[in-house]
Amino acid sequence: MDFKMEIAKLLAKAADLSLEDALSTVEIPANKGMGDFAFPCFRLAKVFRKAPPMIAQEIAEKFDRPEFVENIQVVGAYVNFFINKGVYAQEILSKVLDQKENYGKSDIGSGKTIVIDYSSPNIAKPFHVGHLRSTVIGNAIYKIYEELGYHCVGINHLGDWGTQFGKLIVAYHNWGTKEEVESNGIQELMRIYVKFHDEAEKNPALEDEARLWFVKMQEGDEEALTLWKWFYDISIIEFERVYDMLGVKFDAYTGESFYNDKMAPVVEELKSKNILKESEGAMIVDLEDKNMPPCLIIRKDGGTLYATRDITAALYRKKTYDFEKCIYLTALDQNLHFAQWFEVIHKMGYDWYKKLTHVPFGLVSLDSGKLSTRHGNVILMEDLLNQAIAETKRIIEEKNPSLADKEEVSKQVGIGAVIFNDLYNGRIKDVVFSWERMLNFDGETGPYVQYTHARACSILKRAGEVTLENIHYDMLSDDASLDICKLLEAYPEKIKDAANKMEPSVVTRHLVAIAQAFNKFYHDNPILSSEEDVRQARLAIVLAVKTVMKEGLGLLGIDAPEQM
RNA sequence: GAAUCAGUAGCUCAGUUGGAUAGAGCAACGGCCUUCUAAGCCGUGGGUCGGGGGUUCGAAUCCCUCCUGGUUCACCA
Repeated sequence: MDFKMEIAKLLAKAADLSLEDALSTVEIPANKGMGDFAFPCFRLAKVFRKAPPMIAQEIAEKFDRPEFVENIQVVGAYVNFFINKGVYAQEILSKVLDQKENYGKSDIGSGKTIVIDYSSPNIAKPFHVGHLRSTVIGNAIYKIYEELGYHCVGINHLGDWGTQFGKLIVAYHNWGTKEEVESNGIQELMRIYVKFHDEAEKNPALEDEARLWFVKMQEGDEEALTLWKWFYDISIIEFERVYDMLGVKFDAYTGESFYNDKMAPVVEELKSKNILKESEGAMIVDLEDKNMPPCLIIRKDGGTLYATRDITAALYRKKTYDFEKCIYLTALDQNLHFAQWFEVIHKMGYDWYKKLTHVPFGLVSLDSGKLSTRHGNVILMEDLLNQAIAETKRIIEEKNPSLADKEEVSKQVGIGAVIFNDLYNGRIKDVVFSWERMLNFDGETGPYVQYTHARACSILKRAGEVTLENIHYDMLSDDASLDICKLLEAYPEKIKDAANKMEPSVVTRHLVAIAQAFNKFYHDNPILSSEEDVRQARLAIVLAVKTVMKEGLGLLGIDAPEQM
């Protein structure tokens, strides 16, 4: 039963309103003392030509009170409804316990495909904290859409093509050795890349040489491509180590190089559709009518650009996946870039340009300034994760030294903390990386939610078999129990909300709210030592909370250990 | 200069399809472990919701305007 809907129906009758109006006006009061649902009557004043409190009074009198509504109070212009707690608890909890891990799932997306482009680091550069956001937000959005029945395609659009590989080849020829690269991997590639930039300042001819090597790559030169493939493979091995730790997977690793041979026809299409024009030696799509700077398609030296590859990739993805939506998770500073090339797709006459969605997030920086691989101002992802794991281990040694699976749990909690931290605030917020915040496991954090889940597991383990028949839900009349039920009821809506907004923090915050309510409940109510019918009813709450929290953490890509 | 995002407690942020006294966490201070995991719970202090106008019965939320900060603005991605 949908309580809000039921109340809205009866209100519509009592106040002679349309169901939509009634439904949109019914609200959940901020304060428990004001009931479980409320109906403000201000808006009806004009229609009824009466003072709102009088209208409230009349509606309350005419309202045909169903059994589940225990009490109705009129406070000023509000009609406040108090729900029978037992009926409410039964309705919500039995639903959760019946559907188990399927609670919150939906089929609204069935038959529809969502393409999500996320993570997308540059080859031959270390994976650092700057790549975390796109990776974990993308992963969470993937899982959230999947929960709603969508078919998702996760694409890692690797930065694996471009002049920087020409630079790397030149650098390798001048200052690199096979042995060093093989033993130190990306670190060594990074070292010679930085060296290249230092040297190029003194000797600009190196830049030309690098561009030449990139042209060779484009033309299929064997030596160039062999080196490129080698750098690529080394990078992927390191990236996958990080992805493994984060528990992130992709359906395709089609990076920029994948589109190398697919761009020419697209450029031809732009030409034939008369939207490509020459300007200052380059080929552009003019966007003055959209109040935007032009979108560069071909450089004056004939090279392709970021936008060229993105347009080509979009066409390819549309053809390959026929997506309902194609989501790009990148930093906010790329806003203009996406706005521009989405518009190019529009100008090409494809109305599915509306299905392209840039989902931006705020800038990550360090307290020592902007992230810069070249200047060494970075925190490597692996270092961060290892620190978080080490800190978790330290805490376990302190608080629960007899824990069985210390290594595994340290990983789950440490990495969970890092992911959770990133998914807790709205995407758009800029973040200044802070070790202190990252390694604080108190309060609204991943470990807090995981800990709450572990507590619930612990009780269930001690309780033995939990029978789900003939539960006396009317035993759950305390505020804490009711709060939990309200949060559990709202959970499926939160997932939809998170999907609509493409904002995992909606789920993250809801899980914290559930954890807070549960911890209060746990503190206030003895469970195992209670009388049989109370015990059983409370165990039902524990089981419901445990189930939802585990599933919810899973949506965020976070493990839920049973002990910690 | 233009575009864009942001501005809510000391700090980090929720709340922004308009609704009742603006909420959390961190930090500070004070309580609670012979009882189901204290990574917890309870309490105290802390606010011109950037400023000013406006719309409205009612504005952190909508409109206008100004201020501050971030980012982007032609051959990097």
